[in-house]
This record gives sequence, C-alpha cells and structure tokens, in this order.
Amino acid sequence: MTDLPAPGRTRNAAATRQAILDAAHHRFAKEGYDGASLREIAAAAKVDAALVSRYFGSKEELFVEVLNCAPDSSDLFEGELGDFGTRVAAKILDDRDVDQGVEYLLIMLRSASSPAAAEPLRRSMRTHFHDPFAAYLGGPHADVRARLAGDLIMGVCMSQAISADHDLDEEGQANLRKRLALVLQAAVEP
Amino acid sequence: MTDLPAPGRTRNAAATRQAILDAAHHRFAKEGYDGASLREIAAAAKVDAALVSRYFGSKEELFVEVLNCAPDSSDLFEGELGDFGTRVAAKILDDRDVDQGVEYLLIMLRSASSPAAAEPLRRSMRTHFHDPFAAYLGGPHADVRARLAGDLIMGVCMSQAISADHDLDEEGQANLRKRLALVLQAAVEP
DNA sequence: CGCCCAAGTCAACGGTTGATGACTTTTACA
DNA sequence: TGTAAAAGTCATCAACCGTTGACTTGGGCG
Repeated sequence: MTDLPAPGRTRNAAATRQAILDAAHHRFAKEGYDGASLREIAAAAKVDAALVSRYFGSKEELFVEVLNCAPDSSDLFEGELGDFGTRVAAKILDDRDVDQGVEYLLIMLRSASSPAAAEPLRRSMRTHFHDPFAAYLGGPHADVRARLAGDLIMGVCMSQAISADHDLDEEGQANLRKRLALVLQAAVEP
Repeated sequence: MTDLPAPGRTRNAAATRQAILDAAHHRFAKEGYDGASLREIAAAAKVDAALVSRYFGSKEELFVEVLNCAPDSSDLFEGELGDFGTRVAAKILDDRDVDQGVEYLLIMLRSASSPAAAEPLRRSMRTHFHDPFAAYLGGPHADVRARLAGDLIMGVCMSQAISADHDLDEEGQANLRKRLALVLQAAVEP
C-alpha cells in the first residue's frame, strides 16, 4: 500500500472532510436521502463510518452541507435567452453531462419524499436554482416562468432517471430533443 | 361497534385484502415505497402487520399489486384535444382533486429512488399512463408528445409536493395556471 | 526525543424494518 | 353438532440504520 496521494500527509482533516462531502454528493444523487446510508457514504469515501457523524454532526446536517456546496447550476444560465431551449435541451438529454449541474437536480427529486430532507431541499432549491434562474430570465412574471421551466426540466430528468434504458428509438430521441427545446423556449419567453 | 358491513360476516378475506390495498395506496402516495412501512400500512388498514406479508408475499409484490389496481388516469384523457392544456392545468393545480388520478403520479415520483420499486414503476407507467396517453393524442410522434407532456405534468406535481405552502401569490398562481395551460398545449399539439 | 492533542478506529447501543413460524379463533360444511 | 380449514394474532428473528463513547494511532511542536 504505497498509493498515498501526499507522501508526508496521511492524516488530513480537510481532505477527508472533502472526500466525505464528495461521496455523500454522489450517493445522495444516486440513492436519495433515505436510500443512502452513512455507512455506504463512509465506504465510498474510504473512511470509517463514525467519522461522518463526527465531522458533520448528523445525517441531516451532512445533507444540508452537500446542498450548500452544490454548484449554482449557473452553467445553465449562461448564454442568450433566445438559445435557451436548444441549449438546455441538449445539456439535459446528453447523458454524460450529468456530473456537472444536473446531478444536483437528481438529489432533489430522489430525496423529495423524505420528510427530514424536505425543508433543506425547499430552501436550497430557491437559493441555488429558482432565484438565479428568475434573475437570469428577467421580465414580467420571471418567478412563474422560472418555476415552470424548472418543473419541466425536473420532470424530464426524472423520466430519464426512471427509465434506465431509453425506450425511444433514435429518431424519437431526436424529435424529443427538438420538441423539448421548443416547449422549454415557450415556457421561458415572456 | 355495530358498524359491521355484513352482519353475519366478521372475517372476510376479500374485504381485508382490499383494505390493505387501499391503505397501501395512500401510504405509498404519501411516503413513497421506502418511506411507507408495512406496519404503518397495516395500522392504517386496522389489520395485523403479519397479514400484509401473508396476503401479498412481500412488500414489493404488494407494491406491484397497488400499481396494477391504479386507475387508468383516463379522466385526463377525456375531452377535446384543443382543451387539453387548460383542462389538465386546472386539474393539476386544484389541490383537492388529488385523490382522483394524480395521486397515482405521487406514488411514482415518491418511489422513483427505490431500486426495488424502479422496475414495477417503469412497467406500470407505460401501461397506465404513457400508452393510453399516446393513444389519446394520436398523430405523428404521439409517444414523444405523450412523454414530454407527462414529464411536464410530473414536474409540476413534484414541485407542488415539495413546496408544502404555495410560495406564489394569488396573481402568480393564476399566471402559472394560464402559462402551464399554454405550454402543455404546445407539448401535445402536433 | 518525548509529549499531547488531533485524527482515525472499534464496538456497541437502541430502534426500526421486512419477514416467518407457531399459536388461537372463527367460519363453513358434513 | 363436530371438525377441519380458513382467518387472524403473537412473539420473534436477523439485518440494517444513525449515533455515541471509549480506545488507539499519528504527527507537529516544545
């Protein structure tokens, strides 16, 4: 076992804390708040299970921390508003971009049923998604348009998450992309 | 306690089985597959916990049975296609109609994270929602349009489920209804 | 070098879950 | 009416959960 990342530093509180945070992020995205156990998270971070409770106090506090460290999804809100539909549709339907900003949405929809996770979720969804989204959109009823587009994005992401294999053929997939772009654009435009 | 439905029949296998089924339906819709425990379901059905496993074999088999007994959501698919947007938007946003067909959607989105529930969910979603929906729509790419509209409906329902209190004022709510109707209509029209 | 606190480990706790087998009670039929 | 099977009850199991406290190990600093 000579695969120490930093030779002279085996014990590093900040690094292990970050490792736990990253592992928790992925496990929460894949299993949801209830489904992801602290032991699983600890194993994924190659860390003793007790350390998780030790560092973050409780599972719920760890969840809040994960939500706070989430990216702003600001990559969705860059570019012209006229391109919004096609741009976001491509980003959503291209599966392998999940690790960027959409994985954050997965945490939400997979943890929506947990009562303990509901309140942190609601708060984080506002600050990290709806508010910057509405600010990006601007114009009249920006909050309503942001919410509607956000709901559509969420629904599509969820549908993808449920159906592991795409049950649409290639032409249908292309048509879905085109149509999603159209509807998304209709949702955000004043 | 003289409220026996049939005076001479206290023990009725079919009736208790149905009671368990109804209770499971409500608990799954409210708590999701993982969140709803067999003991909770049994208590809601006023039945011993052991009977649930006894009647349905396992929790997953009970879940499948609940999905099979779900309504076809066919109330969404009645009426003219030109009205679809406004009609469905009203049905979704009017909270107290949940018990009809939308509660079935809640089961889906609250149980999407459970690996055990994923496969039954996928199958039931096809037969009970997407396929009749696509048949109702007709026209070219009916499956794509059905899926897109279904995803939008799901996202909006989920957003409502997450935000317990509506964080939109009355005018915003009215605008959301109008705009949702518009976008929904755009999603389903050829 | 030797101390001492931070970092990490280990075992265990109370609680809940899904599931099972043995037991008691009721119903229906001969 | 007597009896056997159906319907319901009870206690319990093994597994997992989040969390906690006591213990061991490591490295920076005097």
